[in-house]
Amino acid sequence: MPRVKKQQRQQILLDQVHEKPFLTDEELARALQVSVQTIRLDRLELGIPELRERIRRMAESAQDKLKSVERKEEVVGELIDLEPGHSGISLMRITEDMVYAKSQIAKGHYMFSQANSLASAVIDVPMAVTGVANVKYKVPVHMGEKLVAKAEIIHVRGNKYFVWVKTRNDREEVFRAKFIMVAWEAC
Amino acid sequence: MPRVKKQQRQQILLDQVHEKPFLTDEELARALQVSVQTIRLDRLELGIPELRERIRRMAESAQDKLKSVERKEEVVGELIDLEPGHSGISLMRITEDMVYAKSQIAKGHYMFSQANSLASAVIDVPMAVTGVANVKYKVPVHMGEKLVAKAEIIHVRGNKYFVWVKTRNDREEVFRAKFIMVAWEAC
DNA sequence: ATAAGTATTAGTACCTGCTACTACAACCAA
DNA sequence: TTGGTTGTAGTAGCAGGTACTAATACTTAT
Repeated sequence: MPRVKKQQRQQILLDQVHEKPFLTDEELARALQVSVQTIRLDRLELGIPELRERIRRMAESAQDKLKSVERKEEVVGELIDLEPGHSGISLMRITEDMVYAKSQIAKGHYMFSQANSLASAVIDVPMAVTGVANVKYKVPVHMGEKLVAKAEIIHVRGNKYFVWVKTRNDREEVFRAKFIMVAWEAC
Repeated sequence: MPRVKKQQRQQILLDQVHEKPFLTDEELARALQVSVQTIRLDRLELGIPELRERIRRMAESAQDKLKSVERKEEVVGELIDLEPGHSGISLMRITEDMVYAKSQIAKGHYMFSQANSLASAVIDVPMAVTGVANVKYKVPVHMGEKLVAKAEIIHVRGNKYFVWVKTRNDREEVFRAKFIMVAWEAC
């Protein structure tokens, strides 16, 4: 890499640090063919923190994000009322990562996931799998909306449970689903 | 916190470091009411690296995990063939975090999500939302299985696209879905 | 009770990756 | 030529350690 003007160098520095945050000043100095002091001055001007600080911040923010992801994986939505074997209510807020970037409309499978995991929660058996789902999306759901899903078992035949789930935002019904859940014997 | 025996102290140390990895030796020493040297000896015995090393490892692993999560969020499954406006094939491997811990059977909404995002990929429009879904789970899917979903547009009426998705593992059909996707005008 | 062994504390030299500062040289532009 | 920008060099000091030596306190076995 040849030596370049200050402005250009600082731009490269920004890029480098953004791409590989684990580089020390010494390594950066070698990469940009300048002295360590120059790198330090550049960092000072650009407000780039030192290596350890960069790593610390990454670790912190990444930890937070991971935690929220883990929470999300478990049960989709928050169970706020449950009468096992009868009915249940779950609440879910549409966050940024659930919508299409362009349209800000929620991806369909989040509503499905909320309804499906609620359905498997209300039927009062140790294990169950989904057999059939009949789903209707009535109106598009946008970022920031709070969805309340209500599930009700309407019929049981043998090991099959017929569950209806209706999901509303604060104004209207946005989604409805009919599931047939199959209770599963431990092998 | 009162002083305790070595064994117990080391157990507490492990817990503390696990819970709050950002504690320095000095802070740990204060918390456990022993000298900094004792903490260092304990860390040595237990193979706990120093603060900076702990943070570095967190940052690294968290970054990797976040990347894989992000990849997962985008499109569920891997698009391996796509004829826009006509058909498409997607592949998904069932991993540990997709199954119920007890039964090792995949949660239904992963198959749904794969099918749904494939369906929205095959219809060749800038934006689309799911209108109706009709889903049948034929056999339970277990951890480690590779699922191949094939989608086909069978009918178009106005801005409504009728898409069938059939999903197989290496032996049989495990899932099938019929979607009505609605093309969405930019507002 | 006393010796042997374990657990703990104290202190020193050294390391990395810096910050903060001073001093000075090189360049380029008016 | 003069002056401002730009780049280098070097020093002192810091955090959070490692690695090591030495000394003290506490237990336990005999």
